[in-house]
Amino acid sequence: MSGKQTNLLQGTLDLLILKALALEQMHGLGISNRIAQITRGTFVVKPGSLFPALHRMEEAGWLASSWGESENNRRAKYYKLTAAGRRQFETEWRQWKTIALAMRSALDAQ
Amino acid sequence: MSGKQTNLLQGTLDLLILKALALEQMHGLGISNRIAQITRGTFVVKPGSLFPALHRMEEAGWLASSWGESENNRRAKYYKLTAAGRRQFETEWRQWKTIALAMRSALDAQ
DNA sequence: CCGCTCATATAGAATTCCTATAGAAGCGTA
DNA sequence: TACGCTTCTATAGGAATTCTATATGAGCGG
Repeated sequence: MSGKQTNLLQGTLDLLILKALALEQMHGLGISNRIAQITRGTFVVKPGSLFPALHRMEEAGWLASSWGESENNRRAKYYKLTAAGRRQFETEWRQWKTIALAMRSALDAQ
Repeated sequence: MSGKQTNLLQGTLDLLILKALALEQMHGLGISNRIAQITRGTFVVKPGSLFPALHRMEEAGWLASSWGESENNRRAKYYKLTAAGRRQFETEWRQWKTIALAMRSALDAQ
């Protein structure tokens, strides 16, 4: 085992998905793998969390999907960011920075 | 208005309460004010979020309460950390560091 | 006595995530 | 062809936490 895994904080999954898709368009399981990679194994998103989130985000207009073929010759649904999705990514990133700063300030207090 | 406020991320409220009480024992609204102070106004915890959390945490054995009198001559319930509460604080603090590190790693990825 | 503030409390809803399960389709191999 | 394994998507049901809104009581000031 490489590192410790934790559960997601509610609200961070969207940001991680948006980040993954900002790097490259991908299918669902690809996103999951990418999140594990960029968080160095800290977050492991299982299908039961991932797919509802993808559907929700597509519904919100942040993602667009199309069926294609995976690198393993499987039927796979590819997602990419819409313009609104890129804006959402920037917004959530900014919010995360605000939160992280506030938590740091709080936890350093004495 | 000083800074931007955000909603809490689910899971951060406990840690903020534990931190506030690690600094000093306080009554409910005092905790709320202290959280606003140490997060520089970023998090403003309203009674409907605070009191259920306090009850839940006391139920979990992390807090102990006793009725007293506030600095404004009001009947107030004072909370302090139990030994288990101090352990929980350390645990959640460590978890937060792990999460913040993973998020930073993810958001810096390219 | 009336309104304001302080302090606690709860109901009900909304959101998000987790566990568990399912199914279809390709791949390797015997 | 039959079988198991992996890949990929999907959903149901539940658990946990936070938000909005409302309520109550008691002290304080005019």
